[in-house]
Amino acid sequence: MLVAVAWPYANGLSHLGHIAGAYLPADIFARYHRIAGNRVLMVSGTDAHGTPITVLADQEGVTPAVIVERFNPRFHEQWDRLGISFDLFTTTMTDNHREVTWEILRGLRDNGYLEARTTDQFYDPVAARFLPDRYVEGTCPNCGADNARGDQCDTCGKTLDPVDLVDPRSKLTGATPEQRPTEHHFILLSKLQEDVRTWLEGREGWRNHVINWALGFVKEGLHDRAITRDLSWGVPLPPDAGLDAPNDKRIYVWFEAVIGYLSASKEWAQRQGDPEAWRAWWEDPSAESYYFVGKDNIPFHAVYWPAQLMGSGELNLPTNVPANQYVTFKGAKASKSFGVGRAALDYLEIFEPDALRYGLATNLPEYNDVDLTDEELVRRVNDELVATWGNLVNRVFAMTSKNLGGVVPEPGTFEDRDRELLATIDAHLAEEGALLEQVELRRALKEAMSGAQAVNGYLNAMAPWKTAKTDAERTATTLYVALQAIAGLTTAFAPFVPFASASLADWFGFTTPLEGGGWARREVAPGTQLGAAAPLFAKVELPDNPA
RNA sequence: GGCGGCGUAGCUCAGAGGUAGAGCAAGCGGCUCAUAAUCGCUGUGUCGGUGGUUCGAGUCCACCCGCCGCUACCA
Repeated sequence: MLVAVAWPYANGLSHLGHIAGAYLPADIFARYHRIAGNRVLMVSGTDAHGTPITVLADQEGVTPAVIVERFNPRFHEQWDRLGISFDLFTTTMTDNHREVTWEILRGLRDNGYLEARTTDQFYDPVAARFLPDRYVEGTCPNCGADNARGDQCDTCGKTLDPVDLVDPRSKLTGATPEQRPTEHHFILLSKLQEDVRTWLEGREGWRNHVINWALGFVKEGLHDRAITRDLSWGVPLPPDAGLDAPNDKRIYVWFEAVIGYLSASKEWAQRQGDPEAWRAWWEDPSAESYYFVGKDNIPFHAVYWPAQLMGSGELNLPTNVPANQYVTFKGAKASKSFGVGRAALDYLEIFEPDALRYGLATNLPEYNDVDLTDEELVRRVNDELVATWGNLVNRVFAMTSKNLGGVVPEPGTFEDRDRELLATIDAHLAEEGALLEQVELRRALKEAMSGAQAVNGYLNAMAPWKTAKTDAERTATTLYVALQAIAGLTTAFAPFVPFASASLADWFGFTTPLEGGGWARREVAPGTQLGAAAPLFAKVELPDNPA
């Protein structure tokens, strides 16, 4: 089970939208499969070569590598604190990534899917370099605005080709750019188009917006696309590239970044001391791969990356690309809200990690854009997570402590209601597991919460605080059953709120980890001394007057 | 402009041809073990609009309105 997660640019940490859109769903999915006993490899890293990094580096007067090296440790801290459990989070700046990129490139070339072509590109004679489209400005041929960029006019929104600009000028120096011929490798997507289309048409279980968009895109016809460009920052060309002036060119970031999933898998294998271990995820036909990305990334993961894989060799194609829509924040518009431009880590000053994860998980943008407010996050945490699940654990542990000295009792004879509750928990677990496999994470979480409600209902019906005065065996049986139910829900909640489930597993005295333990209710043996329980989650209070 | 997604209860969302659903919020009641927690009951809707197909349409078709995204050298 390969869990591939979109590569963030190395120029800043993640906002809640990124977390909810990709990292949290990927982590929930990965944690589920680890518990279920599947071999999971969850990888990502920072994208070192995107334009935003060079922009930031230029602003600070440092090299792009400095930016990447600054942010990568901070990403690691961010994942640790949020409980995002990567097996490897690397960067695209490694020697390994360069080698793997070259392998893919050579595979495409050897199979006849690569071609060198010469095109005219704008060149800044003062800066002595070729200009990316967005470094060219000029008058829009469509609406006449004089500040159009080479790739798009912000005034009228039209997509442009820089050569169509009237009075073009270089954004770097203001010089009038001239067109010069330059030679680049193109990937012949036109030759791969029918294979990609056939493959896409055979996909099952993909989200509507993903498969429809990808198929529509391919049916319009794929254009051959340059995979190199005239830049000094990026993955260099292989020595056998066969282009003129190879030292002035780099591999295009769109082509190289997605290869990171493969290079990260290989890097992970090397670090494990078993350099061939990556093959289990990329060559075994029974291995599955899921790519967690935002909807803006659909073309690169559902169309181009499969084309690159098909054209270069025999590696596994994506099993699914469960792309999410976007999360937006009403708070971002209302300046008083806590949500204004805050990074995910800022939220951890107010929310414990599990609480933030829960609030986001109940609002994942799986099918629609979701507009969140801080109040909605707080409501989810306080009214659902704390009130229903956290309080359930606390009330049962407290009763067990008070009446039974904190020891799991020997149950008496089961009644129907006892059997029914445990059957209900098992059913919710099974349904949740099925939903998790389909990447229906919101609905899966609802199953877990329904389980907690069922236990609360059971307790109200059995009223162990009353029977404690009259019937010790009945009380023991009720608490025994409730504890077994909670043990089952510990697993059910584990992918979503891993910190709390780890605490619970500890309180129950589980001797083996939840991971690999199987997606099932675990029995807690009578006589077990329970750990001292404290409330699992604290209620959240928004600051009255956030800065 | 073209393409795709979405528009269902106050809020967040399920439902995809056969008497409109869940959670939260609201109202009423029960309980008092528990983090003023919990459990039960109740109400709630021109299912974005218009027209059509059908015995029957949130559900299929056409057109329209609104929001979001993509439109190919940022990934």
